[in-house]
Amino acid sequence: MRVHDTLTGSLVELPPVPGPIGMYVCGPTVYHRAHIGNARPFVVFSWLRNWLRETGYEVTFVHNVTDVNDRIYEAAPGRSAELAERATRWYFEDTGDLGLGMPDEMPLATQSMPEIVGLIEELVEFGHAYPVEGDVYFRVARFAAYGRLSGQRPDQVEEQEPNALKEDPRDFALWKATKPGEDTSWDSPWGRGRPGWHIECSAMAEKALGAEFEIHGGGLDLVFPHHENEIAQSQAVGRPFARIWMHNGMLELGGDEMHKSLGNDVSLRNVLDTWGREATLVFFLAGHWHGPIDFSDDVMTGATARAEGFREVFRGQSEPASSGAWERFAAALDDDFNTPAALAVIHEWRDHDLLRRALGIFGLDSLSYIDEAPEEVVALAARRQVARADRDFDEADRVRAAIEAAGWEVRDEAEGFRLVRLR
RNA sequence: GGCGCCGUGGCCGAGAGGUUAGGCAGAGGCCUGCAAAGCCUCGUACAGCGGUUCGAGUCCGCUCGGCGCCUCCA
Repeated sequence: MRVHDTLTGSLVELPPVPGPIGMYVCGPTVYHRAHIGNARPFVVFSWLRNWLRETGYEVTFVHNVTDVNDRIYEAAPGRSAELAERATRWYFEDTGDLGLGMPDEMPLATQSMPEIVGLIEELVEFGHAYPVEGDVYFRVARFAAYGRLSGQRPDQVEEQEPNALKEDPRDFALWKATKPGEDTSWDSPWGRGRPGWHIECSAMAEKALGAEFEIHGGGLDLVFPHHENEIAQSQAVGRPFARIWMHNGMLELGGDEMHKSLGNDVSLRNVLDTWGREATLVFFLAGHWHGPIDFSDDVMTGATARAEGFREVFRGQSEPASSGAWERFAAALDDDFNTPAALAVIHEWRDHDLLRRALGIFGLDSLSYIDEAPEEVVALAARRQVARADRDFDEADRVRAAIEAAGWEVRDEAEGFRLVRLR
């Protein structure tokens, strides 16, 4: 299998089965309820984990939560801990409702302080970082490979707000002295404070996966500075860190109207409540993980119809797939995890077992569950059969309307009828 | 100003030098008491302009457009 790697800008081959493959995927900074875009990395990398396991890899999927950060302090002055805890719970709930299971580990920054402080100490010790008035900054100039991931040249990076404490405007904070109004802080050799934005990931990734691991993932917006800085922090003190960098594309919202309402309308919670988890997953499946995707009502309507199309296959007779069917499906996924191409392959399938297995990788085996109509609806359908036999079609149509009012569609078949739940 | 992702038919979306992607929507047909489902048929599209080539969505250059990042966003 090969995947697109940001570092080299090309497709790189994964090690042979069974790996092992350590996969660290940046999770949310918890200061609000996740929106549908935040769900993309969770979905993409959960699926990737499933597929890698399906093909025989030993995978450890680590997905962190950054629960201490400037944004959280700003969003809830004096009560950041409370907000972080609540938003973390939301994230667990909302991503949990996607039905893709949990990552193997979901470390919290606030519970990784010894590792964070230890890593900073090491950076200071080797001259890659310097403490100033309770802050500690990373010395960018000392790390020669800085900018390799993002293609940023240090001298071209936009001028920063002047910060008298920094030796160089490009330096970034590893540790920040606690400020008035901040309700959380931890002890450190530099005094009470809390970690800067990037260091927590370097520390948590190493704690969970070791100094070297296979895949680091996250949104494309994290390439710079977040991931660039993670590499600098870890490699400056000799950790090889991640071999492959996978960045999922951004989710875009069509029309300006949606832009304005960026908020509850497009919260993952709301999307799940409005469209259901299956359509939401099909929506993500229909776009290549690496490219941008547009979120809109039209697209979700299409995804709903597509999900229903699969359900329809399971209502029919299973027919054996042609030889090589699974191989074609696997080939699509093995080539940069091309889910739209894989989706096209399985659309041709009428083989229930094979289709269920393929959909299962994406958490969509539920599409194979056929709903059974309640007794009273079955009774109505039976009554309609009698009316039809008597050629009383007015009555038959009336009963059908009643069945539809109850949320079911009746289909006449060669012998008898079939009831299909309306969605 | 710099760095990066992307631009395919009504819509979504694969493909990366030469033979049908696929889905959704739509039209016609078969079937049906009427339907639904299913099946059959129907769309020559690759932002624009140059160039390379026997041949270009596919390679090169430029332009236009969307999106992301530039040290508090997945």
